[in-house]
Amino acid sequence: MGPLCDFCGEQRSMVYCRSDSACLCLSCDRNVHSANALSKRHLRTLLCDRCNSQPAIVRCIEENASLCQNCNWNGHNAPTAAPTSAHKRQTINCYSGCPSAAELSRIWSFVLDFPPIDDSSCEQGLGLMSIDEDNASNCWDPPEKSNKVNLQGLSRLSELENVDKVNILIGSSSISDRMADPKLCSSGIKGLDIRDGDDIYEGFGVDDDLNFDNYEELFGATQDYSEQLLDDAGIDGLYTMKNMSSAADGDCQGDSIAEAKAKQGACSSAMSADSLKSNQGATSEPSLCFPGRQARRSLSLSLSGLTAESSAGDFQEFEMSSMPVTGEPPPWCPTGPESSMFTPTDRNSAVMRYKEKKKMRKFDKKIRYASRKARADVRRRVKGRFVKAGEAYDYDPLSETRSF
DNA sequence: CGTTATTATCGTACCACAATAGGCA
DNA sequence: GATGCCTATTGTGGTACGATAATAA
Repeated sequence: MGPLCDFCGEQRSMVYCRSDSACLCLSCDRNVHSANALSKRHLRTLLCDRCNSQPAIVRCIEENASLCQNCNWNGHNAPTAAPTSAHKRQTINCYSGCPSAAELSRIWSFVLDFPPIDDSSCEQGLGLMSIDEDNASNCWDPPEKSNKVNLQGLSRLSELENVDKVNILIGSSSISDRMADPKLCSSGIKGLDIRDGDDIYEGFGVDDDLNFDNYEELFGATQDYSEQLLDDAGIDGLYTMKNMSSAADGDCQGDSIAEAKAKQGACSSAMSADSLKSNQGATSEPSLCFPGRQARRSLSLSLSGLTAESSAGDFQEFEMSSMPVTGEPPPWCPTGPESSMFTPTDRNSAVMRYKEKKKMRKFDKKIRYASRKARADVRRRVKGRFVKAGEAYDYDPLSETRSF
């Protein structure tokens, strides 16, 4: 039957909501995400058929399975997966709003058995590709729209081999206009609400055939900020990051504040390479054109965002993968028979895998109890604070508009 | 170049209450 | 050991506000 829905615990979960970090059945997905305007904006996608815990990003045609980044890598890109590396794969689209079963069937045509969903609870239909600053990665438009992809997904494109050519989809104004406008620029692509069905391909100033070969022309930047920032910081920064992790773990708690700041400054660039949008909490905004201070601000990632979960495992992997980049092991790396066990091929694959994982890594807030989140989402507030039921309030989460 | 003022950003306290954990009979 | 009841604790999100950093004058 597969994994059960995190919400009802009865039905088989089919979709994954990144915002809620929850696996949901279609019925609960609809109920939960029709609760208010905010939850309607949550981007969801299919659940990985292999690990049943991560959002799927590609559909392997040969295997008839939806796969997350890791499973896709393990199944197709890993050195041991040579026979399957040529498998034809199709990107999987995200959706927001409250799509009907028919609409889901349309965007995920490869999934044949969508159960009927009760449409009564939600009037808003499918809202494809509404750009969400927290969950915009992995989001593609339907195949019939030439695999349009939002900008925040750009850095991940290079990871997807055998995926159809992907085009850039920008909002209702041309890119040059947006880049020229500091206000629009500073706010990145926030506010570009692109809906399926909108006549968004006309008047963009962006040709349908625009592909990633033209990316640098358009933005004056490389496609992969991770790579760039990694290069800018240099591997020294990475080493410092490793050291910082140790300090953060309490081994160097006697460090002065100045030292800590210096370390943080050194490591922030590397750390933030894949977390440009996630380090600023609710006010974070994707910055496509980092103007001066904004760029540096984006680089400063609070170490508090490094959870034990993300740091321990990742750094282990990083420790191994950093060696081939530098050519010599870092001072903290054990120098013995173990450290010379890796062949260049192994090392390169480890580096690749680390980079893939690093790109995927998110520092989002982890929701431990989806039910509590659902309750908090509909709880009434006064100036952000919860108020007793029955008291006057200034914000009704169930209302489309706020009254201040 | 140093100082001051302004602006931007970050981190966190606050709130109510359902969910959860733990203890006890 | 299983069950039910009671109490204490936890976790959830939007906003305000102080602290800090960056920039401008």
